[in-house]
Amino acid sequence: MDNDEIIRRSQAACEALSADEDGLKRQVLTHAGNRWSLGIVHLLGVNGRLRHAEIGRRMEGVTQRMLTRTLRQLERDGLVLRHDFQEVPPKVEYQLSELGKQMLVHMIPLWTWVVENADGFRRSREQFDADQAL
Amino acid sequence: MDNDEIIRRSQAACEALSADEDGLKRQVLTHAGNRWSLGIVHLLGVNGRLRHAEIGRRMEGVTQRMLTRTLRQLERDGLVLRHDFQEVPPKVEYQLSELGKQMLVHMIPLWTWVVENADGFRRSREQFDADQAL
DNA sequence: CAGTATCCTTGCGGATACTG
DNA sequence: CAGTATCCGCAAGGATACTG
Repeated sequence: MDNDEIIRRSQAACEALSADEDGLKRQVLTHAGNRWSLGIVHLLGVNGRLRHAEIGRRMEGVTQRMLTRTLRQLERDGLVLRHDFQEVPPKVEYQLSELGKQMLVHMIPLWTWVVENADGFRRSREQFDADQAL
Repeated sequence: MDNDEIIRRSQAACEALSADEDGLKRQVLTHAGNRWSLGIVHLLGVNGRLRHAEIGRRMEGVTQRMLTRTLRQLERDGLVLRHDFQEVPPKVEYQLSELGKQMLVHMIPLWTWVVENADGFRRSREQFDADQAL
C-alpha cells in the first residue's frame, strides 16, 4: 500500500466519521482506548464463553463496578452477548458476538503496531517532557 | 485468517498491553477515541504540512484550546512534528512524523470496519435501550 | 454470584477572555 | 497568529458497602 493508497482509504473513512453527528462511530472506537474493553474482548475471544466472576478473576485489578459497566457498554454496542441463566445463585455468561469477533480481527493490526512501537512512544515522551522542563 | 490465527495474534498483543504498567500503550490507543486526534491525523496525512489556523479552519467545531491541546498530545507521543518558524507574527506548521504515518496506516482497517458497521451498532443500541426501558 | 448504590478524584471537552 | 488563563459541566474510573 503506497502513500496515495493510504490517503485514499483514510479519506473515505474519515469523511464518514466526520459526518457522525451523534458520535456513535467515534464512541465505538473509544472501546479501543477504554481501560478494560480491550482486555475483555481479547479474553472472550480466547476463551469463548465465560462467567462474570471468571472474567473478574482473570482481569488483574478490575472492580466489580467497572467490570459490569464495561460489559454493559460492550453489550449495548452489540460486541458481546449476555446469557442470563435465571438461576439462584445467579449465573451469567458472556461471549463475543459476530460483530465482536470482527472487531477483534480489525483491532489486531493496531494493537500489534502499538506494542511494537512502545519504545518509540516512551522515548518521544521523555524527550518532550525534558524539553518542557526547561 | 481463521479463528485460531486471530486468537494467536491477539494473544501476544494483549499480553504486551496487559503488562503495560504505566498505561502508555493504552494511552496511545486512546488517540483512536479522542474527539479530534483522528481528524487531525487524517488531515495531516492528506495535506502534508499545515499551519495551526489552517487546521482549525478545516476541523469543523474545534476550539483553539482543544486544537492546541490535541496537537500537543500527538506531538508528545511522537506522532506529529511541530515546526515553529520563530517569526512575528507567529507561524507554526504541523505534519505527521513517520510514526504518525504508520499509525494512520494501521488505524485504517479499524476505521473502515467501524464505518461499515455503523448501522449494526445503532440497531444494537436501540434494541438495548428499548429493553432497558421496560 | 452478579450485581446496585454511594461517594470521590481525575481528565476530557468546551466557552470565554486575554497576550506577545 | 498561535497560543494561555480561567471557568464550567460531564463522564471515566475507582473505593467501599450493600442486596436478591
